[in-house]
Amino acid sequence: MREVAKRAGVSIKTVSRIVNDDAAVNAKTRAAVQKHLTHLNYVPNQAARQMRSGESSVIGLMTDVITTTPYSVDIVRGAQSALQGSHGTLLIASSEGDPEREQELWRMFRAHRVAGVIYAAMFHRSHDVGQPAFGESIVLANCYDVNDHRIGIVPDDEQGGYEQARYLLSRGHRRIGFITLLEALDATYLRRSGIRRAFKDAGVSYNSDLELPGYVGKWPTETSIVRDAAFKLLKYADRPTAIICGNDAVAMQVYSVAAELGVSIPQDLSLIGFDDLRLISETLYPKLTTVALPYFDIGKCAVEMMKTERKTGHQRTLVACPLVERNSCRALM
Amino acid sequence: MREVAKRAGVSIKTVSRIVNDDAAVNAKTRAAVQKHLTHLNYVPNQAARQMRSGESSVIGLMTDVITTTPYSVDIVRGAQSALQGSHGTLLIASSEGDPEREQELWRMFRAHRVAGVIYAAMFHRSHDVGQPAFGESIVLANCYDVNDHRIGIVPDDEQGGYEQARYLLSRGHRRIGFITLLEALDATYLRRSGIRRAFKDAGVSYNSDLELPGYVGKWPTETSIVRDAAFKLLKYADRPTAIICGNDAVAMQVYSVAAELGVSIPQDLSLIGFDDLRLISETLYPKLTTVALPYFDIGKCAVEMMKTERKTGHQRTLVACPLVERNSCRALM
DNA sequence: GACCCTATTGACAACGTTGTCATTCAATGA
DNA sequence: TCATTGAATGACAACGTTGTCAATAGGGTC
Repeated sequence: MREVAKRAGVSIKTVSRIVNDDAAVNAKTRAAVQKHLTHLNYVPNQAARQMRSGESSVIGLMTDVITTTPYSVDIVRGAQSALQGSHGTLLIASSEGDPEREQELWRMFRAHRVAGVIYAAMFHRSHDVGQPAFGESIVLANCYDVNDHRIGIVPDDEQGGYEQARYLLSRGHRRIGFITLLEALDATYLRRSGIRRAFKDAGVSYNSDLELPGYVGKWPTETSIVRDAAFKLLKYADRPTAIICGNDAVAMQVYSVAAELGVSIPQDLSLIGFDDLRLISETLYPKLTTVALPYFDIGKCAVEMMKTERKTGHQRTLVACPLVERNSCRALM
Repeated sequence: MREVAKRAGVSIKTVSRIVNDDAAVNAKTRAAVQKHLTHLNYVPNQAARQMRSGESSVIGLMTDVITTTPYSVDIVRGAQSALQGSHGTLLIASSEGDPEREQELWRMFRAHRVAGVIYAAMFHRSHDVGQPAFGESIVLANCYDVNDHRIGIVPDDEQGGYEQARYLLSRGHRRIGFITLLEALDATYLRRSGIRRAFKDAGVSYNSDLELPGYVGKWPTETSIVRDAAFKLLKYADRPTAIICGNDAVAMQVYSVAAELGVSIPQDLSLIGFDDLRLISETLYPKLTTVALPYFDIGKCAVEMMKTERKTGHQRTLVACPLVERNSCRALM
């Protein structure tokens, strides 16, 4: 900047004004300085700016073990997209589930004086942020504060479950199986509630004999018994015409069992998943109709909440889980 | 810091010395100041530090459309793990494949005076970084410079292909099918080379009639013909005893075809994949033996190369693709 | 001609940190 | 006793930017 000022024969401040589209600057001066700016390829120093203004354009993003559910990175993409244009950026780091490291990261974020922090979880759960001596705003993504003392953006699993059941019911299915996820997960509980509500709304009685657990044990060492459940359901004399799968991975396993038993999808059996992991839902044949986890929107929403926040009450914000229609469900007519 | 100095009754500089474990400071003074440091929860301002020293502890990470192959986020994790301890962090942003936005990001990285930039691609390919007027070091991850004028860290697909074939050959398979990926991809070419080399090394002649394309068209609008290929291979009178799959998604589709035809894995047919997308490889039944793409190591290596670089020649660094043995291959005895 | 107004520009300080150099003080050796 | 050393500490500048306020000049009004 100094260099530019020197070459253009103006003061450093005038250059600053031009860089910031500030106040009134003579058009001729502006043009002259501009030329040198582009010629020297000047880029303002964020560190200096921030020091001067005390404000930062950087938002911290802390994740836990994000790798487990691969598509949760979409939270990051969503956050980025919300930052577009506002020239903001993301400083990201992963705690890998280690509380000590998490403390370290809070310090790190403070050291960078980030404008706020988003804590993103890999699956819908509660989280205790604690009191990280951090003045800026904290928004939880894909998780919520144990005491709801902070803003949490979470998928509306209840509505998603409702969607699953409603879709099948509306297409004439009445005998509907359900293979659940691990009992301890929030998603399991919420989705089930949604499903039951859909049955009630449709005036169809819910047959809980057709609801089987897909996983047993304790997270994260649970074992899958999806195949057993699938075999059981598909071997009933009065076989269900459709199965609601706890998620896409469950659906994938049911596909395979169905193929082994010569049950064809969707002719003999309709399946609906949850999560919309494209890797699965678009690779299976036929492609899987499923309910999507709105990771992208969660990330986007988290950033937006951070911008607007201002302590507008500390509740959870639910993001809808849209149905993605593909080819695994048949209408019974 | 000023506040701490005031409270401890020392100069600002002394506090600085203590924070940086600098030179000689009287033990008593140190203890006294320390107390105030922790009490006020002091964290040094990175922006100021950086401005003073001109050095930054932040590395930029630019990705293209990272969402498509979900596990490529492991590059980010790897990069982070290499940064551990050195209190470095990642400033990340995604170009979403838009060259204009990419330019913008280079500016942004310059504005933050990052110590270097890692450009990470979602799949193994060449990339033209151009001349982004960026003084610091640039390392390509999962891609390489068109002219090899920059350091590129890429998976050793050739060796991975070799591994796939070697494994099956060593277990007695001789009649081995191969369903390839889209012809235009580097991975396709390299893996095929590796496979052929393995056959040669084993003294087995390579039967190219058993090699079928799994995809046709032009990326990224290709269409999958994996099922056709699988049906064809499995209906041969002299059916192959094993199939090498271009990647795990291909394997997944072959599983389903096999189930439909009553061909059981691994009794009647051995399958080996590529990529090790856990979502697939660990969910399929039986679990898929495959060759892993070392995303994590690529990210880690990229950061390490950046630290050591010093223009040690601009070639590609290959990272090995390890075999992950599970249950989809049978030994013929 | 004295006055004011506006448009344009520049001087200076400050943000929080650390490198450089100077200062103080006590202990050591001659 | 006095010069010399070394340990401990502080004053000050500088990094690149921008907010504040002052300065300059040209143009118009009375």
